[in-house]
Amino acid sequence: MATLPSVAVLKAAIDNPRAIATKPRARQLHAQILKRHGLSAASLSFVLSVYADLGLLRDSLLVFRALPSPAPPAAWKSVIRCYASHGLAADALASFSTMRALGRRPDRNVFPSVLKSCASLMDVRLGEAVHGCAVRVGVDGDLYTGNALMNMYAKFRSLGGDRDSVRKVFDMMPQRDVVSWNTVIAGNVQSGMYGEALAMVREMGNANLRPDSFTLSTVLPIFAEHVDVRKGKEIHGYAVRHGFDSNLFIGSTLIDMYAKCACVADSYRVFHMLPQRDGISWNSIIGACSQNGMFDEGLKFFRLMLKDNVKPGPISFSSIIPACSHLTSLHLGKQLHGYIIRAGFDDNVYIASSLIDMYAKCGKIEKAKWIFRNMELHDIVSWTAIVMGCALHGHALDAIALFEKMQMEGVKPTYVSFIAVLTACSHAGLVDEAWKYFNRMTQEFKINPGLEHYAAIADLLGRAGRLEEAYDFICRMPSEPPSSLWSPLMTACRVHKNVELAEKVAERILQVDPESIGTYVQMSNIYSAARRWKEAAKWKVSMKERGLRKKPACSWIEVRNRAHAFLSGDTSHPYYNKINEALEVLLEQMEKDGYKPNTSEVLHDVEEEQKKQLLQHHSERLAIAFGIISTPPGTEIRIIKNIRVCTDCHEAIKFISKIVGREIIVRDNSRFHHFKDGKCSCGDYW
DNA sequence: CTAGGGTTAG
Repeated sequence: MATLPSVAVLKAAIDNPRAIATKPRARQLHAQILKRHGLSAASLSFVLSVYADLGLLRDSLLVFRALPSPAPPAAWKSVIRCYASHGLAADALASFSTMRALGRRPDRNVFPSVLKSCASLMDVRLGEAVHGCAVRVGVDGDLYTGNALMNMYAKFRSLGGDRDSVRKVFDMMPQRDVVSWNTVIAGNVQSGMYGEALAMVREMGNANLRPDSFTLSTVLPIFAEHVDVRKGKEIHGYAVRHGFDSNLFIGSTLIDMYAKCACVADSYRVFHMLPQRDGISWNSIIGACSQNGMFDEGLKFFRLMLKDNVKPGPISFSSIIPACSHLTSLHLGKQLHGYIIRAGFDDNVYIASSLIDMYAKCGKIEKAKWIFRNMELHDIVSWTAIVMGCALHGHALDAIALFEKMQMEGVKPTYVSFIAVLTACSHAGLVDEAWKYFNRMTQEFKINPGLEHYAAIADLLGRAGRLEEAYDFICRMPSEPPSSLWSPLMTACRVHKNVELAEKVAERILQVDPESIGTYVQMSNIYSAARRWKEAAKWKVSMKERGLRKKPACSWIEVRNRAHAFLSGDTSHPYYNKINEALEVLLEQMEKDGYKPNTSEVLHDVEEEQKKQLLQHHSERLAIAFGIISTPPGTEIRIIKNIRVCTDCHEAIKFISKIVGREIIVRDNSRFHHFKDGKCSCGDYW
């Protein structure tokens, strides 16, 4: 009779991955052993361990079922490990309990995978029971078992379990290795105990253990969160010195850390240094761009990832969709949405929230609402995204109703979600509602109001014409108000024609931001409107003296998947002649309908006829005229403008919408205006 | 037995 290959020989063959670590080789071995030794428990058990080590679940189970019951402990161990490594925690645990029911004594090799399964199911009671079992069997001093125990208790901590269990296990372990330390450190990071975590990194040196790649990638996110590039760079240096900088895990944490510290250039450097990249490296660099407002660059990396044959996963999409929102690229957003649906990622909350935001920002509020309604679970971010979307489109009552419904469904409002409701109130002139929410935020929810909340209230008071109140409110802020808070009030002063307050506001703005071009322009316009030409001229002159030049307003429109941009008074577009013709025809109609150009707010030093021409060539009108002549009748026209639509254009677009019988959607810096049948969704509320 | 990347912000 042929002899069984010695266990040592076979083990050596297995440990050498080039020799055996393939499915066909395992099958070959399986056949050989069966041929020579038949179906003995020992030989089957050995074959099983080979399959299990290769992670071949199906083959492992086939062999296991061929074993006479009760199977030997080694066979149980193999099956349980194989289940656990496939994420089949429930099956792993079921096997473990069957094994014990059949009177098989578990050895130290089973406990790590069993404990891991308890951890992944977050089954505290079972985990503790298994711990007890390990103690009774006398293997709780085993290194791997101890490490698995600490890992499990660290995961349980998020359920509010015993905070000291990890430490207790750690202290009682007869020996510890790097994994032990890394596990405790990771546990501390997960629980937000950053100080503890870093202290332990230093302490492990005393135990003669050097931090390895696991330690570094665990600890780096701390500096990302604390925005501490100096410490992050130290770790980076350590990684380079130890040759860890080509490690993909370290690479992605470094890219992310630098991005969160606003050092995207360093993120780039790390990314380009990587010897190879996986999906996560790509996601990190895409996220780095997105998070720092470099949306075009983010899209560039996304395309490079596809070119590199790396399949984008859910995280890739949730990082890149915001780029479409900010670039208001509906075309691209829709394409990505299509991909998301085909890949089956549309049930992911992160992706759904970013899609809601994207559609809302691209003018498709109904589509945003549709996505929201069709989500199975709403988290705080998706609620906030839809409330903000409604706010942006002036659907204030919807926004408030949703905000209330959110709380009825047990979701607690946050800092950001209060910005969203307050914005909704602000865009609809709901002063009392806004105060109610502002007070509830501070008193009931103990949220410290930030700049954005102050901005919403100040903007609202200004729009409502309660200018003095707004001024006092801003002055009462606990910190020095930045110019971004004063600017909307300046606009409000112009709209509500309060020259004196405008002067005071201008002074405050120029204190913090002497280069504020907008302030000079607005002041000049405000005085013009009040027919105080001298002062108007004075502001213009002092602007010139400072070498400040007004930046032209810009509007753009997507037609057949291409963006067309128009500057005020721009004649360079290839279709300029046609656009101008269309505008003239429109103007004739508009005036017949009763439109009177309101030239009071601008440029007193030009002829009346010329003023009309200038108004008629404001960027949004050029874009709209282009939209009318280049898209099918009846379809909506969507325009994005980089500053607020002027009062006269607002009036004019109402006429245009009626004359051409089309819905015209204009988004300015702060909100959408839907013009239809001669009316605007904002109800002319400024 | 231990490790990396994500959504909302007038």
